[in-house]
Amino acid sequence: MSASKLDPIDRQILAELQADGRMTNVELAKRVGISAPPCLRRVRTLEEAGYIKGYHADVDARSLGFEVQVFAMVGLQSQAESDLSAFEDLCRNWPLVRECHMLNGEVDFILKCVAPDLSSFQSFLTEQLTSADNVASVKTSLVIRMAKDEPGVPFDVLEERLSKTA
Amino acid sequence: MSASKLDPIDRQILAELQADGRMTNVELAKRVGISAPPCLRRVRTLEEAGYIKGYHADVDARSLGFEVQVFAMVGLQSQAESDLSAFEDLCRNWPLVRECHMLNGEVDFILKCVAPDLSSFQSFLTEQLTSADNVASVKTSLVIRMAKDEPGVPFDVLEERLSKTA
DNA sequence: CGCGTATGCGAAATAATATTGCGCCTGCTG
DNA sequence: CAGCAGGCGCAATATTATTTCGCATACGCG
Repeated sequence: MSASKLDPIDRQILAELQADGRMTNVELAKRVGISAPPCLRRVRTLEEAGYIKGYHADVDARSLGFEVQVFAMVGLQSQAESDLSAFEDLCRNWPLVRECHMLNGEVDFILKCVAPDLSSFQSFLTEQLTSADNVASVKTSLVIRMAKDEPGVPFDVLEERLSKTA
Repeated sequence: MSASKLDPIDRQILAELQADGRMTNVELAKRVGISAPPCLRRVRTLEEAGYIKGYHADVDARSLGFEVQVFAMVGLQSQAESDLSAFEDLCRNWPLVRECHMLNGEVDFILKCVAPDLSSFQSFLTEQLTSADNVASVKTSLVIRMAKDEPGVPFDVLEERLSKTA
């Protein structure tokens, strides 16, 4: 389950599909320098091995009326494992919460949330999040603007790293 | 440029492609209840109108040796627009920084970073981020575990909203 | 060395999908 | 109620995906 199991062609496939997930297999094969059938086999293998977890269209939230994005820092009263996972379950069921990460340090969780407008976020915040069981403190920050948003892996860093090892 | 320009079929297309960006057009057409050609036309239109910004394979960072994910809260000395965008340019050029959001409140920016291991993140932190021009303070939090990670738009919320308006 | 064996490639054939062209229906609008 | 615009589906064609096969290379082992 490590990058070392992959050859340069596999890594290039991952990089290309990360950049354009709808690329046709023939185009992909052309770019990585092999013919279509083995290319498709490699893609399937990468999918099955879990290197590729899925494919998603990147939908513009703002166009759809989700004008507001907020980060929420959440502290809990109890950090017992059962309480942590109870909170995580809550997050999974809140559609406005898109990401939930458990952190070290003072804050227990950071949530990335979206909402149509401020008032609907406010009501989520007060009626759901702050008043949820075991939640001790919530600090929120509105996203003013998004300067960079490139989910995924920096393949240039990866290649650099591997070339040093070799 | 609003959700109201879209009919229910368009929104369902967006939802389906957000869930599975590699779905074939015939499968998509079947799901949304129209035939393939108009379905494809709608997808193209949605792409050109910017509702769909792109397609990406979701690559598993951990499998590729990026074990560490960190949120960094950055405060700057000057919040003049030129200084803000200078910092954003820096972030865009740092491959370990995957997201950079400008916030309201005390902290100016939040960065989502990845790294192969703690020590390489530490060297990035000390040699690049903390020592960058105009950076006043950096507080970092390691991600212990990721409970939810569903980038995109909650279409169930959207539909609920639209049904109330109608 | 020399022989299986495994792995991965590519060519060719076939199946599925994407894409184009076109005529039909529907709902306005004058 | 004719004419027009928009959107659909059908049918034909072009691309692409997928399977099947045979060949080459590399490796382990007698």
